[in-house]
Amino acid sequence: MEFFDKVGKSALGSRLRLMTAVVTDDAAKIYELYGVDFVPKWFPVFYTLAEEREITITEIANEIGHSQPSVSKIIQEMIAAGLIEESAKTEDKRKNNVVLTEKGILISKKIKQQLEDIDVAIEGIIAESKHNLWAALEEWEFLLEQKSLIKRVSEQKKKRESKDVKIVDYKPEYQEAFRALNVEWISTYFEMEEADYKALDNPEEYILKKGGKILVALYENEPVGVCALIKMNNSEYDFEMAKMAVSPKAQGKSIGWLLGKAIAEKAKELGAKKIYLESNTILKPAINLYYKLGFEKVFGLETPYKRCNIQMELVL
Amino acid sequence: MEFFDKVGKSALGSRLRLMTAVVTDDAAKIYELYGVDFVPKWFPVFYTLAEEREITITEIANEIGHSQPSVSKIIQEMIAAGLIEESAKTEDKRKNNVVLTEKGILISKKIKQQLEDIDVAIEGIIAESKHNLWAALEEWEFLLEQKSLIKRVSEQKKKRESKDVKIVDYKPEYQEAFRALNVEWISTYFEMEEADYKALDNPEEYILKKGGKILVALYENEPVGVCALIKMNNSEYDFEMAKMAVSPKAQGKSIGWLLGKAIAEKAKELGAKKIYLESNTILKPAINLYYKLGFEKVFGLETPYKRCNIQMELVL
DNA sequence: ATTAATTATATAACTAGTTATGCAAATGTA
DNA sequence: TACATTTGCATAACTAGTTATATAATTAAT
Repeated sequence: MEFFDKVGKSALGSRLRLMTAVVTDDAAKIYELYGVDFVPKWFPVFYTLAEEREITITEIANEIGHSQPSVSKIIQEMIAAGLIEESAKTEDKRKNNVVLTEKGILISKKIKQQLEDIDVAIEGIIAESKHNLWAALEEWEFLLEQKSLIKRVSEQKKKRESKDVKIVDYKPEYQEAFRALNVEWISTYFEMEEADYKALDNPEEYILKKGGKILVALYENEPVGVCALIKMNNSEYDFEMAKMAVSPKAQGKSIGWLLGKAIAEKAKELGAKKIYLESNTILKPAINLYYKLGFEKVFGLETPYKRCNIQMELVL
Repeated sequence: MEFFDKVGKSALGSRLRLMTAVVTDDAAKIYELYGVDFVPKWFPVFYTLAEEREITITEIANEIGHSQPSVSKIIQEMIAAGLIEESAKTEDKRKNNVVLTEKGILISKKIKQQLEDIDVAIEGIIAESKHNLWAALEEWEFLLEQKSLIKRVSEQKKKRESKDVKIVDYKPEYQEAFRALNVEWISTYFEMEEADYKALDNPEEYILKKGGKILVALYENEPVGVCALIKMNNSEYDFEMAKMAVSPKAQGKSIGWLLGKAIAEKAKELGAKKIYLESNTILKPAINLYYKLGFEKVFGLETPYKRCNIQMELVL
């Protein structure tokens, strides 16, 4: 299939589907070849029954990796075909235990040789090929169990996008974004306070002129995240990290992390030994981020903000 | 999936189906993650259109390995979603050429980054694993194209069963089978003749006592094939191979081949240089077998049989 | 120039699975 | 002991494909 060479690995699903169709189509013909009156889709259920003697529908479904309704339907078909029967002698009346009939046992014997032939044929293909499909499927089952494809793709997305994020110094043109991004989250969770308006309306005067810093995260040249380093007086800390905000539209790009790291770096450059922050525990993702950045809880400082119920510090 | 360890390679179809489901389920989530309003099953069609600019439904189906009705339905859905449109400017009015709309082109650009991320994620899994699933699928596509699974299984069946066939010397207890197997095919295609009755009713006298041989093929201890080596007098040949018959129930076990080989071997043992046979060209499988055994056409000998329209010899 | 065969597509009916849901039996809990 | 929750199964409705078939347009053949 030339198509797959062009399209790349993202068509893996399609490629698998086609191979599945090729293999299962031939499976039907194989039963015919051996003169067995049997439908391929019955096989996993039938095999389990032949092994286990007596088992419930839900147990079968779990064993073979089908949904319960799928097994339910297959069981009904096989009962109609006379291969299995309900065994009734269970106490739990919800359960529908099934066993092979005489005819079923006969077919299971008849089928044995066929399965061996198929096994040999497939082993033959594996021997002819450089890459072992059977072993590869086993490995993939394990690896995707460990970490699903969607998880892996989303990690790759994050990694790539965070490369496209630039952290730059504040410029007057970013004042609007600095204000809007902060107002957005503050007014969602709390109420805007006096101290907020001062800093957000006039960052030059209230933050920069006092010796603080503001960093802006740009994605595709748009400001999508901001964070300030505010000079503290009469305190064991030189700076407070505050007014961190990331646009919800730009989530999943590790922008908070990148801003936090950059702010800590900047504080170090400015000679700080420790930085301080205030937050609220209802902001769970934020608190998580602070822990990841290395902040730890502290107690007892005074704060002008009502919304503060947790205080943290980062030793640089 | 423990099930697959127990059940063996014959469950390859089931295993493939499960892996396909795992991968395609995540594919849907991936489109969601990237905020693209897109159904995974559209992808192969969409990709082809994005590459080829303008192409008919049947061409797409062939390219991506789907059936034409499948593509037909997908096209309809994508038209409804506004991603593609009919391009009308074809002369052949049967054809329904389709192209991407503006919106489609936009999405194709949007999707590009996503495909790259998936590619990287899958490459990551491949790098983590010892057995390359992608490469294995490619190899299997090639190998099954060369020789299908059903062909391989049927060859294995034949091989195994021919091992269970024993070629033994004639004993009086096989007279009935010798007669019945021959009467079956002769009376199906021709009419029994005088010479047939003589040899079949009294093989001891008409074949063995005159220095001929009869071999019997046993499968599960039942006589399922017979073949005679008849002494010829006043001829360049020492023996004629005749009365070869195989039960239709025992077909596909190479019994004709095994009998023919054994008869030739026996003739050699008896000092013959060439053996001769008579047949009729309407018996195509038989003629094919004779060629495979090394017989070649000859002309001009006299024969007592009306049904003979081809004569052959094998140089030993 | 007809007629027959082929081609391109659409539609219907089927297949082998899925998820969602409802019901009855069994189990847990106050 | 009564009520809520959980479990096991069946059924309905859906999905992503298939094969079979009908129809119209085109091409080939007499």
